Amino acid sequence: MTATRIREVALKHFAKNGYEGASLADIAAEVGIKKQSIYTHFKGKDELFLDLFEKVQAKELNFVADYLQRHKHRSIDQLLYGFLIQYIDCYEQDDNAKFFLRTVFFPPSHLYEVIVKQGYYHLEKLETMLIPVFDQALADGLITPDVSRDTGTAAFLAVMDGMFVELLFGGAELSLIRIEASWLVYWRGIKK
Amino acid sequence: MTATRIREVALKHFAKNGYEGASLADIAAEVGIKKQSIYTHFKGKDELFLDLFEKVQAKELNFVADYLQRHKHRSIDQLLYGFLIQYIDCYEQDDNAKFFLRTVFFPPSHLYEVIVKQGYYHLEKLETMLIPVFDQALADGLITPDVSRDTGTAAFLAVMDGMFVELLFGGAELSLIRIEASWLVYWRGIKK
DNA sequence: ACTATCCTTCCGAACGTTCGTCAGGATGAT
DNA sequence: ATCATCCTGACGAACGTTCGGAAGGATAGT
Repeated sequence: MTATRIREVALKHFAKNGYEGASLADIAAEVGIKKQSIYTHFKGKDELFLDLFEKVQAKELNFVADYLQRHKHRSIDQLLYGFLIQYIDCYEQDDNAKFFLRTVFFPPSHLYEVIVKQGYYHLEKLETMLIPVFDQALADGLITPDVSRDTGTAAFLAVMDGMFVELLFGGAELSLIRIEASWLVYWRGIKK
Repeated sequence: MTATRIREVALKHFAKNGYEGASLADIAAEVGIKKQSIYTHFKGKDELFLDLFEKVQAKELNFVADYLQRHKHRSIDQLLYGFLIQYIDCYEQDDNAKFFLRTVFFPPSHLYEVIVKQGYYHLEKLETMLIPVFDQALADGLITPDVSRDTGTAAFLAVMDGMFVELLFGGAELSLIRIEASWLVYWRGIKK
């Protein structure tokens, strides 16, 4: 299917060069077609971009949900730390996270409203998934009551953001060092 | 001076729309001149962009250095927490941080090498300035010896990154909430 | 089996617009 | 008279987009 090929290549280009920096001509060239042919599969640049954004966001949320479901038996420290590590491993290879973060942080101005709205939805979903984990850990007495579930969740999301930044900027190796440090301090900060 | 006016406006446009998304015509229009007149003051778009990048980076480093110098008498917790808070206040008014972060995380491809190199230099400088703070605090017995100076520094830089992300995405209000949470956990994690 | 029809996919050519850039001239202050 | 500054005008290149038509496969009618 040519449409999926276009999607693959476009994701790469959008992740690397952003919306304005990516050109349909370049994308088409790498697919092996002319840029006009893209219009057979998509109404235009915006539709292609938003189609990708939608799919990638769903993928990101699924990744988190799947992980939490698969490892829900783990203790909270193993669960959260493992999550960070797995994220680094998983998102070194493909451009999903890079595209998503770039789009959410710096959306093309004419799509600002749509994307920021989705960004908040994303954040909300993440919180919704994480809060029960902290509730459970608090109930089990694994983390200190001095840190509320909301505080623990917010701080963990901040740790995640720090990891994203390092992934974007320094790559997987540097991220790992930074995450080790962040996690050590974070866990000391919330454990009983 | 027109050159500084151009710089001001260009900074705003680059921060908001990125290198590719910002056009010299728009910048000139807001300054109140024609786009060709920019060439009286700058060789071209790249020179303008890199000139800004250079100045902004110096400003960012000066901000940190100044703050640490001015408040070196403070205890480490007041010093670091105050730094985070001040950054949020400062960030709102000008586009320096936004431009800098956007450029460092997602540089225009044809300037990739220059900018990434400067990015690493920036990180290195930040570490160099923070490590003595942790050394002192360790010597004073204010933070636990279980967290090395390198770990404490790395984790604090991660807290900063988390703050940047939130500043970019959610604005100052959300950042404040996130920072409160991050700092509470962080300080619990490193204090004696 | 043959033909006519339709649909999908792709491309050549061109559209209008915007981009960054360059050359040359007008203006005004020193 | 020199100089800096800003202008008009124009340049080629790239952008996203549209249109018309060519090629091929599948389908239906005879």
